[in-house]
Formats: sequence, C-alpha cells, structure tokens
Amino acid sequence: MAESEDIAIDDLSTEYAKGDVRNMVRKLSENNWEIPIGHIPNMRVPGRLFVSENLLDGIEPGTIDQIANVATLPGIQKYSMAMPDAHLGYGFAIGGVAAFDMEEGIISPGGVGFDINCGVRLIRTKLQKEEVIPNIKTLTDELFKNIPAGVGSKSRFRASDKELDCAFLEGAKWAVEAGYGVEADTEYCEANGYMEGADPSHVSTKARNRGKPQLGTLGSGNHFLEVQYVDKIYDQEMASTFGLEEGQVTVMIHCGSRGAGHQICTDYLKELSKAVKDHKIEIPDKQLACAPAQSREAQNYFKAMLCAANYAWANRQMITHWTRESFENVFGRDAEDLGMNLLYDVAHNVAKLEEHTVDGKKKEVYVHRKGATRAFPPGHPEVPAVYRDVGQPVLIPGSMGTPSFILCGSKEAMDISFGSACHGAGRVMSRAQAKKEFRGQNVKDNLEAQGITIRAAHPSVIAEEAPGVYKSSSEVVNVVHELGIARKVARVLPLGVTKG
DNA sequence: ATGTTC
Repeated sequence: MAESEDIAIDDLSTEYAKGDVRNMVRKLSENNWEIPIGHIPNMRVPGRLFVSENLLDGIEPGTIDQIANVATLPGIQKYSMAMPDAHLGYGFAIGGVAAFDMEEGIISPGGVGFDINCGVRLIRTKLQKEEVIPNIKTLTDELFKNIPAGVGSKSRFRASDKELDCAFLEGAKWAVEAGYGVEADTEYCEANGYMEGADPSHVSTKARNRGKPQLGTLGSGNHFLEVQYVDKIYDQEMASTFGLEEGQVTVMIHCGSRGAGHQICTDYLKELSKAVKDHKIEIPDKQLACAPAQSREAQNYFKAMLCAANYAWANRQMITHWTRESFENVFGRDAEDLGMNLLYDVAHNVAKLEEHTVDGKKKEVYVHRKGATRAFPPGHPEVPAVYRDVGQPVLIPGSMGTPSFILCGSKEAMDISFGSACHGAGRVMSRAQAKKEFRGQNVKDNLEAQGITIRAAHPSVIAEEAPGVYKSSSEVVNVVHELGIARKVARVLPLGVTKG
C-alpha cells in the first residue's frame, strides 16, 4: 500500500487557483520567468520557467512548486528549469531540466522519469507525399501489423538473456550488429545509440522479465509511429543540411524503454527513498528521492538507468528495421533505394554526465532532462559531422494528428538551459478526463476526414490522445525558437499513425 | 509512461 502511495502523483495544485501562478513568478524577459528564492524554504537557486504569457496561464501552480522543490536539492547549478510544455510529474515536473555538481550534487530517478530514454527518431525517405497518399491505408496497416503496439504488447523478437544483456550494454549498436539496421544508423543517434557504463548486474530480475518480451515494441500512451510529410521549411539552408525538402515523406518513431525502464525506475525509487534518509538529505517532497551523486546507491541507479537508456535505443532501432521492411513490402523497392536513412534519434528522458560552463568555468555536471530534449549547438563534438555547422537536430513530436517539428540546437541552449529544449506538446487534461470529453471513434472519424489514417491497438487510446487534450505544439515550439534555445527548421504533418 | 491501484 505504501508503495502505491509513493508512486501516485500528488495533485499539488488543489490548494491553489490556476490564476495564482501569476503571483508566483516574476517576468525577467519575454518567455523567461523567475521563481524567486523564498517561494518555498531552502531553495539554493531560483527557478526558471520558459513560457509565453499565454502558456503561463495553463501552467498548474503545483508545477511551479515542483520547479522550486528541485531548487532545494544539493549541488544544483544555476537554476531549476522548466520548458514551455511543463506539467506536473512525479517529483520533478515533466519538462524539467536540472544539472547537479558531479561531486556535491545528487542523482534522482524522479529527474529522469519512469520512461527512461523515451525519445524520438526521424527517418527520411526519397518519397513524395503524392506517391504515399494513395497507399497510406495499406502502408499504415502494414506498419501496424509489423510493429507491435499497445500496453503489454509482445515483440516478434524473443530476446534471450544474453541478447537482453547486449541491448542493455550496447543499445542500437547491438541491434544493428544483430541485423536490425545499417551501420550508419548509430552515427545519427544521440550518444551513437548507447552509453558506456551500463551494468546489467544492477537491474532486477523483475525488470529483466518485463523487458525481455518487449524489445521491439512501440508501447502505449503518447508513443506512436507516424508517416508524415514536410509541409513547411523555416530555414532552407539548415533543412538542406538535414536532407529535408517540402513534400518529402518522413517517418517519426516516438517510444522508450517500456516495462524495463518503468521497473528500473520503480526499483530505484524504493532504494533511493532509503538512501535519502541514510545520507540525511532534506527534501521537500518524498518523490524527490535521491542520493549523493558519487554514492553507491546513486551510481547503482545510474548504471541501471543506462541499461534502460540503451534498451530504448535498441528498441527504436528494431522498430526502424521493421519500418523499412514495411515500406519495402508496400512500395516493392528496397529501403536503400527509398532513401530510408536516419536523420537523427534524440532522447528526452535521461540523466547524463556532460561538460557545461557554469560561472565562466567548464565543469562536469549530471544533467537531468525529464521531458526535455538535448539541443547541442553548432560545432559541438557530439553533433554528427554532417550537421556540425548547423547544430544537433531537435525532434519535437506533436500529439496525434498535429504537426511535429524539426529544430536545431544552439549556443543559447548551452548558455541558458544546459543544452536543452522542449520535448512536445504537453497534456492539458488527464487521461480519465480525456475519455469523458472524447470518443475514440469520433476522434478517428475527424482525423480521417482530414486525410490522416489511424490504427490503434485499442479505441480508448484514441480518445486519451485526442488532439484536444494537448497544448498546441506550435505554441510550445515558438517559445524555444524565440528564446533561441532551438531554431525551427521544418514542420511535418501526419499522413498515417499507428498507436498502442 | 506503466502487466493503466503488486
């Protein structure tokens, strides 16, 4: 019983009215608000909320409290941040970014979230939308058939213990070596598709057993696979560097580490809620369970988290392979001929040790991004060579039936937000509320009337993920563009979507 | 997000 209480997200907003948010923040400049030290006791740094005037009114007061709560944690650098798609999460707000000193700071599972290394990848094609539209129903059916989706869905691939370990240790690199992709794929993944330091001995049997049958599945909720086309280019030169042009068909894959990541998060929340007491860290909310960055407990979590992160990259890689096969089956040409190469794969739920400049000095910090996308600038060594002059591709998925965006990272992101930008649209109502307001069949009919084909494992997911339950992705993206932490390159619109 | 309140 105590466990389920721990995992429930407290509704911190009940004691406030929505309009109270205006009294909690101080405008520093356009799209940039401060939550001053003193909002709650023991804040070590101020909070920062990157949001427009209009989006501010949709932010729950509890989200502001969560940003302030994170600002009390040991070793936090500069300020506790949240992106324009911020909303209530477990402990840390979703949309939150926080960097901690690698010696004096902490590591917290709540700063990463349950879906460890949830992320987005985008595959280019040489196809034009006119070639795909007549086949979109067949293609969407084929994708739905080949890529398992839905809660508890099982993969076509039955991972052995050894193969699971390989996925934990080497992520997308292992998947490519196992025949699920081409060598160039890993070059276009954040961290080349796997992070060093993962240690499966810190992953529970329960997490392994959940992960084994799910390697190569899409999952549920806001996860999706979408056939899209480029409908707008904001910057011709950057788009051309990313290999994008108007009318071109792309495929976006949005998913994470499934039950494995979820179980690893659950396991270590329990571990670290003990550790936080043992190390006498005072936290304003028990959901902020954490441990000193170099402690055994924090490092064990980190090694297990890396396993889940690598699993997620392997997962997206296997899905990529079956996406290529699906296109080959429908168009009768091989994937290479169809130009189906990877534009990029970027994480938006992960903690990483990165070098950043703080107070004019370079230092290593544990950056926690929870619903925030890495957005590294031009010239950064971790940006693939062909994009080096432009910056890292930042992939922002829309909600079902709405536009997605391709942006690029910037120097401003390094200066302002530890190299981070937003991650998506952000919910405006709960799943339960969504099911009251929308009917799956109506939502589907509306989307199909706009020429968007939907295939979902269960009709309720269509209601839960209806376009109306999300903030406008355009509005969110405009904030990061105006702040300069990521720049708009292109917009893509959906043609066919598969969902859990 | 999630074997959707082990």
